[in-house]
Amino acid sequence: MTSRRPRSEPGSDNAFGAPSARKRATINDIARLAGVSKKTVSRVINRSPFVKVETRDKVNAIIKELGYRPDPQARGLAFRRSFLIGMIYDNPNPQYVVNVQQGILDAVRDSGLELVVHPCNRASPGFLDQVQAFVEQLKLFGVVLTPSVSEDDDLVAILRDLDCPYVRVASVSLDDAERMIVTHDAAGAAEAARHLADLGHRRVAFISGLPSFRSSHERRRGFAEGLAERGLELKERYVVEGAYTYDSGVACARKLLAMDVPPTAIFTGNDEMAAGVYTAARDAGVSIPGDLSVIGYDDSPMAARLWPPLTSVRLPIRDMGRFAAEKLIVLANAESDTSARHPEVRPGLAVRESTARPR
Amino acid sequence: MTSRRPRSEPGSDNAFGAPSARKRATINDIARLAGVSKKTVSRVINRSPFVKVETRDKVNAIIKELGYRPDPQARGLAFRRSFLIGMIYDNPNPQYVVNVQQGILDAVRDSGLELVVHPCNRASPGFLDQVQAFVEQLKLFGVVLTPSVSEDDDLVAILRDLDCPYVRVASVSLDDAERMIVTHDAAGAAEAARHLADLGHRRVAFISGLPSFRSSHERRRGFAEGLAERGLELKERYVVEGAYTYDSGVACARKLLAMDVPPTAIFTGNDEMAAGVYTAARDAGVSIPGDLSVIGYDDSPMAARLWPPLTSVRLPIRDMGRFAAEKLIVLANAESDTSARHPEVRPGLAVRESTARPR
DNA sequence: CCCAGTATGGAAACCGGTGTCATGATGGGT
DNA sequence: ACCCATCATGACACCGGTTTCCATACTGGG
Repeated sequence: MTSRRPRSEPGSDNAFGAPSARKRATINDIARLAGVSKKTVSRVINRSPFVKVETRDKVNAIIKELGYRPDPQARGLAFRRSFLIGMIYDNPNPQYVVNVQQGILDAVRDSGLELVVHPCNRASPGFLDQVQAFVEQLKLFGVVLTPSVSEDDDLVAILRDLDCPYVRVASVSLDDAERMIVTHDAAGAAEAARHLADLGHRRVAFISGLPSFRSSHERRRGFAEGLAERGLELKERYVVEGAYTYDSGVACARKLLAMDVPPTAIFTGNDEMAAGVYTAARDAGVSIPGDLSVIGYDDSPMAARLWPPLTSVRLPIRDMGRFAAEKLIVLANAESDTSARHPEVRPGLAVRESTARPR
Repeated sequence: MTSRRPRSEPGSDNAFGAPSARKRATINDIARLAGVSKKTVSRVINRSPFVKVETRDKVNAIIKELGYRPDPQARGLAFRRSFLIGMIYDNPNPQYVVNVQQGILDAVRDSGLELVVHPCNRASPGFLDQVQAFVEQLKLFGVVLTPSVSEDDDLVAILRDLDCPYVRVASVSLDDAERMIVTHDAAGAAEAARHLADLGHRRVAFISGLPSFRSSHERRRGFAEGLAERGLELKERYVVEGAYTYDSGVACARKLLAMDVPPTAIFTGNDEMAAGVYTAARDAGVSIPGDLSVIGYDDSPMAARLWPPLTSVRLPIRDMGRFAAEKLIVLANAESDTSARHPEVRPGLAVRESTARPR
């Protein structure tokens, strides 16, 4: 033996193993059994109106009998488009991510669409190239973007360029209405503000998230507006910049609690930072809600487990995912049905025991 | 944002008489420009050894120059298999799900494989049919199963039948070693047991998860074994059956704390139930860790935010996902490389302030 | 220098669908 | 009765890859 190489080219000189054995019915089988051409079967599958009812029923009967389902890959190849929805996210909140995924899948149930996930990091080099490769390679049916990538205009420009339908989930409208799921963060923050004002708080503080997140500004703005509605003002000295992390929540709360005239209530940009406020308050001997009321944002599972249970702004995250996918389907089908419902996402306040009247 | 990419602008000079900037290059373009047949290009792509080095380099140069990437749909159609990995899960813990997803994607980075997620509900009618349709329809490259679906032998039988490679993540080995990521829940629970025993606890209790979850039994077994190592016994009366939920944690802890001789330490099947223990303890005026030590399982993000911070068994979840995908690739490629590393998942204990010596 | 044997490359079929266009059947208007 | 618009259907090329099968170039031994 001079060489270990087989003398003739083996069947699978590819990198991946052998395919499976059993055969599923194809469109040709259906056509043959129904006594029509494959094109007609294709028409039936795609609900073309140019098929006689009689023919359609016959074909459908055979399809049902054989349990035939068209091959998405072959269909996609011919359509120059896949039946995959991409979810691109960089949100560090697992609960958020999983619920949006669930919502998207709620919307596409039985439609033959599936969900491909693509976590990413906006700060990493080559981020845009990777996302472009992802979308272009898979010829995605459409893409759902969640914060904060949903705020990235360069990314959106790429999607436009690729002619890939997309829907953005964001705190405020950044695009055409049919491409947006707006979470109205300002409204949620305003509700928190009114709740505190109505309890009688006058000195209220805000711990913001990272300024690179649109939501940070929206929540601050809404909070200030909600206070203004009640004749109160969000004082500059009571606004501290956090980073959406627990540690930053601790640090910011320390600063606030160490002031000569500390606030009697703190609203934080998310629940993680609110948990940080709890820790700082405990360390400073400040009791919640006796000495300090706290409101978070997200109503994460943790909120109800903290002590005292945390009042927090709640979002219908799963619904948001569902709405996003529904809009995506409308976009991808180029349905110009402007009568389509435009369900609005409205944040609400989950009131728990971390808020009370000030002493 | 950061980098502006040189995507072919309308006016930019195109080195070649490149078709429209829109169209992506196909294998035919590569073949033509390289002066070879498409089959040769195909060989290069699939790393066939039957190509002259010279030819291969030339083809690769053109591929690189045009930024050509083969179309997964067309390739999949010919291969009778897609390049999608499915993740099937019914785990309600978002952190778990997201981290496994991340881990899988860590493993397939740059391999051209993508991840399709499929949450499901084992209790719903048609569950098996839906999963089968999912796998069969997409001709999945492979599937990763996490608890508790990973414990479903009917599901596994279907995957076998479909010749779909799969890897199961589970608390204990249920299959061939090359198809399993074992999380050794018993070992994690044993570590919790030893920790409590070493602190001096004698009356220790266990709140189990649902008996339909394998992990419930494993954690109980391991806990008992860990205690036995220290000459202690897990008394039947100190074992209560919960349901992996916060509410069940509260209820079970109430029962335990109301006993004539209550335990001085409680180990729970997950962190959610541990949070329930906190609530019950607070209601009963029992202080943690003064009167009661508590250990959870999962080390969820919440664990460190509770007060006192919860000692919990930690799993390298993201690594588990990565290992699973790596094994899947080995399986799918039918690599009989038995020398492949078999990294073991070992749970560890994140010791925090919820555990202390008993009074 | 001839020939067998092995590398290497190519034409054509194929994977399972869809698009384009032609054709036959139908039916209303004049 | 005839014409043309419309409906219903099919033949065939095509999407972008891989595989089958064969032709050719190259190699070394006798």
